[in-house]
Amino acid sequence: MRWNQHIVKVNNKSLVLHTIKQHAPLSRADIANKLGLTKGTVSTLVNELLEEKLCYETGPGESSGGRPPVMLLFNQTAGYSIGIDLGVNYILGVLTDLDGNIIDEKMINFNQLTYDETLSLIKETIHFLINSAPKSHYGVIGIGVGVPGIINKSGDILLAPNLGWKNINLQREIEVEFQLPTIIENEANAGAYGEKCFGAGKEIEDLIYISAGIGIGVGFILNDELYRGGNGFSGELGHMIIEIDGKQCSCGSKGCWELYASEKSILKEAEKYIDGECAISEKHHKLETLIDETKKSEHFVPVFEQAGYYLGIGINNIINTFNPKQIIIGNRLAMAKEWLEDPLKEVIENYTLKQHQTNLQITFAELSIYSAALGVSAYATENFLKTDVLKQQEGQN
Amino acid sequence: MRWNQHIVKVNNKSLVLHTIKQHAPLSRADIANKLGLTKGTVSTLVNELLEEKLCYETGPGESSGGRPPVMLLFNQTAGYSIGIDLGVNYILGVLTDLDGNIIDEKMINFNQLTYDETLSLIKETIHFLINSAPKSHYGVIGIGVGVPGIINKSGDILLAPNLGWKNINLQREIEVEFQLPTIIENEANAGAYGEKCFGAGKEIEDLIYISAGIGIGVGFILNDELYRGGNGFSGELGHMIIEIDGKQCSCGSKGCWELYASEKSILKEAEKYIDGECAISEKHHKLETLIDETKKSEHFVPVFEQAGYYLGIGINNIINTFNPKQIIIGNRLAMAKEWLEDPLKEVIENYTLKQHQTNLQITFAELSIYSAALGVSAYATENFLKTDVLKQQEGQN
DNA sequence: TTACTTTGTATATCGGACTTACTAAGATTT
DNA sequence: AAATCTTAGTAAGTCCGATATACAAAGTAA
Repeated sequence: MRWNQHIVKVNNKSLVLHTIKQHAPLSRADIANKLGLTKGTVSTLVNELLEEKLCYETGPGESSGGRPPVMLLFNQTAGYSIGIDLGVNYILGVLTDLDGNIIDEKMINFNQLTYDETLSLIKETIHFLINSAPKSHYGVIGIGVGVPGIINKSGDILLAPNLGWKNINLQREIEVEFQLPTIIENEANAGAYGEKCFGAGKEIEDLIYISAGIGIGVGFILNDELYRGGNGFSGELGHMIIEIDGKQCSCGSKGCWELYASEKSILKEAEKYIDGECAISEKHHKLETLIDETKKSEHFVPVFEQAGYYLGIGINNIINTFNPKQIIIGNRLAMAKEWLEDPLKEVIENYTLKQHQTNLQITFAELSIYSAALGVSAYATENFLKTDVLKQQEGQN
Repeated sequence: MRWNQHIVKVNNKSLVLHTIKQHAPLSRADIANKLGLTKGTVSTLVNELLEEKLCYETGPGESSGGRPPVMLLFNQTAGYSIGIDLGVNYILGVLTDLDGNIIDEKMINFNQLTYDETLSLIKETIHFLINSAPKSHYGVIGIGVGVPGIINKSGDILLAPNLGWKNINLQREIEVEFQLPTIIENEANAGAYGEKCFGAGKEIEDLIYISAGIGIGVGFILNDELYRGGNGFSGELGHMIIEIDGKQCSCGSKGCWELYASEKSILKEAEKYIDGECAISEKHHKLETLIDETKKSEHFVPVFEQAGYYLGIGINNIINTFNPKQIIIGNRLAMAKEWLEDPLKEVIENYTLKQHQTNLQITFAELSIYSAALGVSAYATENFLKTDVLKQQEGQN
């Protein structure tokens, strides 16, 4: 709201820290140059960051004709962050350093659990990861959880249909247990943030992440920031109508996108293709086995190609709406990239406005199954760095 | 990028000015309270604004038990702004004061003009409005133009299909002629901004404006700011596919929304309804006559109701994507609110995710045909106030 | 009349970026 | 090898704008 010197300092300090984090190794002079601050200002801010152990000096760098610079590095082991990706039938937990490098991870598969059972599995995962964290100045600095559902701004899970959850405050539950700042985020948003920070979307301002799993969710990064809708949730794009009077959806509507282009729809279509010649049957209910099978014989290729086509239809609509620089297709369907990619791109080429196709990249997730977990972990880290800088500041006043 | 006291001052001054603009009449003490600044700081900033003629003191206000306050008012007649809405077959120009009140206006209808002819009509309109501006301290402070097409960040019109324009730098053309800062903006964005500032969308953070005319465009206000896509344009949502393998569109795609729910589609459908009983024929090619006719007899009501249904389908997709607080339907189809509203809202009620329906308002444009013109005019004003405050500041250093 | 409130200004203080001058430590030139 | 030039980083003082404090102005309440 209002502005004063305090805000100036906090922001400049944050700028300096992020510059070190992104462009390390570099000298104080480099920072001053890059940000337009004076050498003196940078010096005092860097010295504070040194005291706070958020960066450290390494040996002298190469001289460029004068006194050699003292190079600075971001101290990514000043603390560790935990990211949990809660899927419909799995929990993936990662422990990362402040730079997002995975230190340890834990994957649990399950089927049809109650809320209490799921919650205790989550807690178990977090306990495991906390115990595996190396000694560090700040220890574990926060927890992020990605959930396939609608989350509001205060961290309540309003609805997670595929989990069967409704109005649950997972954040408080975890914060009470572990006494650590916790962030709950929609899984598609988390994936978008993950790819933005570490994956296919580095240095892109506007990107859109399509989380194609059991359902379809979409995460938006607009102007380098995660977009959230009016009530604090958006991107339930799986229920975009792509065919008037189409198939009946469980959401009450008809012709929803995710009835044509999700994991669910692929498994359903695959059943139709099972005939005498093919020896497999019930186990198609797993996407993984279907993919394995398709790598051996081409029997199910048309199923994937059709899904790719419908994915393209929905993505066309998204491009015409947002005109993003990049579209990233992630979550479980990214495993079938091999057969989805060509039909999908064909649809875009034929249907999408030509103006929107210039400078547009369509890629599959680089982080594979880690997009969401790394995303929430990075989110927790970001939150720590922001509030930490602030706290130090308040302490001095 | 970097932060310093200068930025602090500029921003605080801008905050004070906007507070006066919005909440006038109010005292220095009120401003200090509202913004959290000290009385002293507000005093100096207000005194500068007084010197710059951007606000002025009026008589004493009512005492609340102590010394009576000196009330401040925004000086909306310190200058005037021009907004031009360029349609496919009309030009609407408005001259407004700094508060967006219309002082004078000019409407020109035409049919199928070349670019040069259109340009000279635009210039004529602007000349007329400049001449009709009252004497003021700053005079005419800027020009805004809304165009039905794709605009990039530097004001080039990349494509305006319904005008038949391509790669045109209208901004330079106007700036050279009038020596005034000029802004070119997409017509749907302009409408969104207009409704946000003066119409149905006041004090709403996230709103979406549907410009339903010959085609369909969409403007987004997200977090109180106009959203623009990666290449500087977005919202060509008329070409969202709502029916797979649907009608062939001139854009090369099939099943595009605007084939089902635009002015064009309504006029086409209406032709089918012309039979022996009905005495009208060719003149249906004007939406206005069709509406007049429908007010008399119910003959064409089903045509509008069908369009309302399809409008609803597309709007459903938009809501599921953005979860906005408000949807505003504007441009020419807003004239047919009477018959569109019910079928449209029925679709939303039946199809849209329930979570997204809470706190959602769907309304028709309050400013009727003025949305876009007022929007760009306000945009030009906003631009002036920002740069003016900056300039004054730089002058002092 | 006296005490109390609220508005707005004046003055001094404080914090943080900026300016300028300096030291440090190497490269380049003579 | 000595002198000069370059670049990195520090130190002291200045400047600017918000803040804190005191106070004058102009009313109300008792």
